[in-house]
Amino acid sequence: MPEEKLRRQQSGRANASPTLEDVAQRAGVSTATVSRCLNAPERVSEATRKQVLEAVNLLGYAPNFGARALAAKRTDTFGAIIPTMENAIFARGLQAFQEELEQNGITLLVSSSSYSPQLEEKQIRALIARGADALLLIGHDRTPQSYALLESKGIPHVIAWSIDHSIPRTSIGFDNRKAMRMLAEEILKLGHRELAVISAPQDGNDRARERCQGVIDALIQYDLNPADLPIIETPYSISNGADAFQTLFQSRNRPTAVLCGNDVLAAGALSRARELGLRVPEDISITGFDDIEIAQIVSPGLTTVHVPHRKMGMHAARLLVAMRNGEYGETPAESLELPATITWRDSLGPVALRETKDLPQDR
Amino acid sequence: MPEEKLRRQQSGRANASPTLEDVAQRAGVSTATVSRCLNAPERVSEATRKQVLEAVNLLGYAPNFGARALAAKRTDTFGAIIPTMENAIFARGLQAFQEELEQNGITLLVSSSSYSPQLEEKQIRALIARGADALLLIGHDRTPQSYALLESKGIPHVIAWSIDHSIPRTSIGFDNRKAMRMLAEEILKLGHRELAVISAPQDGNDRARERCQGVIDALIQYDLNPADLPIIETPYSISNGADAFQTLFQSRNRPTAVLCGNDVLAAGALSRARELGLRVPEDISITGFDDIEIAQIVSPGLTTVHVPHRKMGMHAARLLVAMRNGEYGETPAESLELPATITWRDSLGPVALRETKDLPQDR
DNA sequence: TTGTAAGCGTTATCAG
DNA sequence: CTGATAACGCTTACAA
Repeated sequence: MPEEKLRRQQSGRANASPTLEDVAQRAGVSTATVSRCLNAPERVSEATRKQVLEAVNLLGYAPNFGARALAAKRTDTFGAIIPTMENAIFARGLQAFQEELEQNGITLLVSSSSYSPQLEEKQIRALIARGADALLLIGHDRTPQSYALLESKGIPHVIAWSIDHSIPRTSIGFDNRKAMRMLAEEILKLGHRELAVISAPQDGNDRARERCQGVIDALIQYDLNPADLPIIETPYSISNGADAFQTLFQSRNRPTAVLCGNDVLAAGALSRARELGLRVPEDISITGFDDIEIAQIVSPGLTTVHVPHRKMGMHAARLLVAMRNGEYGETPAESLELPATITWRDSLGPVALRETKDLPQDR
Repeated sequence: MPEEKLRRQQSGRANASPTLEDVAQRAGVSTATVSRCLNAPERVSEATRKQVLEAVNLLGYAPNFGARALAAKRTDTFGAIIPTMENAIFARGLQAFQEELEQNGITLLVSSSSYSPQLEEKQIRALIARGADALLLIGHDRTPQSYALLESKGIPHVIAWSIDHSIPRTSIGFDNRKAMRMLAEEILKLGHRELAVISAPQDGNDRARERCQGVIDALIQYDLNPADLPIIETPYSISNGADAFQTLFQSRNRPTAVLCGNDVLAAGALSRARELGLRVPEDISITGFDDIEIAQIVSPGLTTVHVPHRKMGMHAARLLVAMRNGEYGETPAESLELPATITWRDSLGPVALRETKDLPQDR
C-alpha cells in the first residue's frame, strides 16, 4: 500500500485530520509506536516519546474515534437515559455522574425517554449501537426487550433512583416506598386524616407507584381505609400540579393534606392553592418529593423528601466503571441503598381544628 | 481470508453481535448487498431485500457504529455544549433541538461547560474526536483555539442564544441587549430611577454582558448616569440571587427595582425580599430573564423577558442539518434573529411614591 | 523498546 | 441489480 502513502503526500489535503500514519512519519517511527505512546506511554522510551508527542502537537493530531472503537472494541463512552430533561429532577444526579465519569476519562451520552418504555428501548438500542460501554438507567420499569438487549450484548448497567433487593440486578438508590411512607406518617401524626395524592402516571414508573404505595402503607398503619385515598395521576409539570390540586380541592371530600409525587407537581399545587385564596399550611398542607431547588423558593417552602441526588450519581458512576473494567466478573454487583430523609419547611402543618370538625372523619 | 470465516463459525461465540458478514451469509448474498439494503433499500430488488431483512431480524443484527463511522466518515451524531444543566435555562431549547434532530435520524450528544471557556474547549475537542458531524454552541465567548479547532476540522456549527450580525459566523437567537433594554425602559417608564442589576459573571458570557449593557442603554436614554448603576455579578443559583439581593438592599442607595440577569437569580432575590419583610412590587420591584417555568410559580409571578427557547432549538437543528448536508457550501449560513418579548406578571410595579421622596434622586 | 502486519465491521468503487 | 475488493484509522499480537 505505498499507493496510499503517496496520495496522502501528493495532494496537500489542507483540510483533513492527520492520522496516526502522519504522526508516525513525522516522528520517524511506526504507527504502532505512536499508538503505544498515546495509550501506554510507559511502554515507550523517554526519547521517542518526546519525539512523538512533538509530532502530535505539531500536527494537531486527534485520534479518530470510530477507528479506535473499531479496533479497541471499547469507546470510553457511557450512556444515561433519564425520563426527562425538562425539569431539574435528574439534573443534580446526572451532573455528579458525569463529573465522576470525567475523572475516569469517560464521556457521557445523555438522552431522555419522556417516561416512555418504548422510547427508552429505542434509546438503549441507539446507545448500544453507538458503542456505549455501559449504561445508567432510571427505575425498574422497562420492556422485557430492553433487558434482553442489555443481557445479550453484555452491557454493564445500573439502575438508579430506585432500589429493589429482590432482583438480581444492581441498582443504586433509595426506597421510594419507605420514604413516602415516612412522610405520610408524619402527616398523620400531625392529625391529618383526609389525605390525597397527586402522582405521576404510575404505569411504567415504579418510583411513582412505590411512592403511592408508601402513602397507603401509612394509612393502613393508622387503620384508615386506603380505598378512600384520592389519587390523581398526571404528568410532571407545574400546571398539571395546579389543575390536579384544584380538582382535589373542589371534590366532595376536601383533603387537609395533599402529598405530591414530586416537587414540580407540589409547586403547581401550591401556587393554585394561593390563587384559590387558601393559606398553606393553615388551610391545607402540601408536600413534595425530591427536594430540588424549586422546593425552597416557593412560598411557603416545601416540606419534601430529600433525595440523595449527587450521591446516587457518584456511586452509580463508580460502580459502572468498576463493572466495565470487569471487576465484578459475570455476577452483578450488589445493590446499594442510600437513605432518603425529610426536609422540613413550612408547607406542612398540623391539621386545622375546624377542618377536623367540619368534615366527616374517614371512619 | 477464509480463515476468518472459519473462526466465526467454529467458535460458537454466543455473546457477540452479529456482523454484516453473518447476515450476508445467512441471506446468501454479499455484504455489499446487505449494506445497500440497509442504507439505500431502493437500490435492491424486492426479493433480496426481503431475504436480507429476514436474516437481519433473525440474527438481531445492529450495525457497528465505529465501523460505520470509519467507513462512511460521518456519524449522524451532533453535539451540543451548554453552559449548565443544573437549572432549566437551556432545557426547553435543547429538547426542541433534539426532537428536530431525531426527525432526521441524528443522535444528540450533550455536555456542559460550567460556563468555562476552557472546559468548553475541552468538550469541543472531545465531541469532535467522537465524530460529531456538527455542533451547537451557546453564545459567542470562547477561546480562539476553540474557533481554530472548529475551523480546521471544518465542523459545521451554529451559535444560539445570542446574535451578532457583525460576525461572519452563523448564529441564531435574540438580541440580549435590546431585550434587556426594552425591559429596563418599561421599568423607567414606571417611574423607577434607582435601578440595580444582579448578573451572572460577565466574563466569558456575552449574554450576561449584553443584558447589562441593555440596562445601561436605557439609563442613558433617560439621561441617567450609568456609573451609578450597581451591578452585582454572581453565578446563577437561587441562593446567590438571594444573597446578592440582600447586599443590594442593605447598601446605601437602596434600589427601587432590581433587574436580574435570569429567572433563577430573580427567584432567589424574590424569596429573600420576602424574608426581609418586603412586599413585591409595592416595596420593591424585581424582574427576571428567560421566562422559564420557575418564573410563573414564584409569588408574585416574575415579570421577565420571554426567550424563544423552542424556536431557537428547532431552527438551530434545521440549520445545522442543512449545513452538514453541504447545502451552504463553504459560506456560513446567514444568522437568524428571533424576537424576545416581555412577559408581564406581578413582580414589577410602579415605583412607590414615598420611595422616590425618601431617597435622593440619581441626578 | 520497536516494527510488522493482521484484523476490526462498514461503506463505496467498479466491474459484471 | 449484485458481488469483489479496496479503503477507513487504529490496536495489538507477534517478531525482531
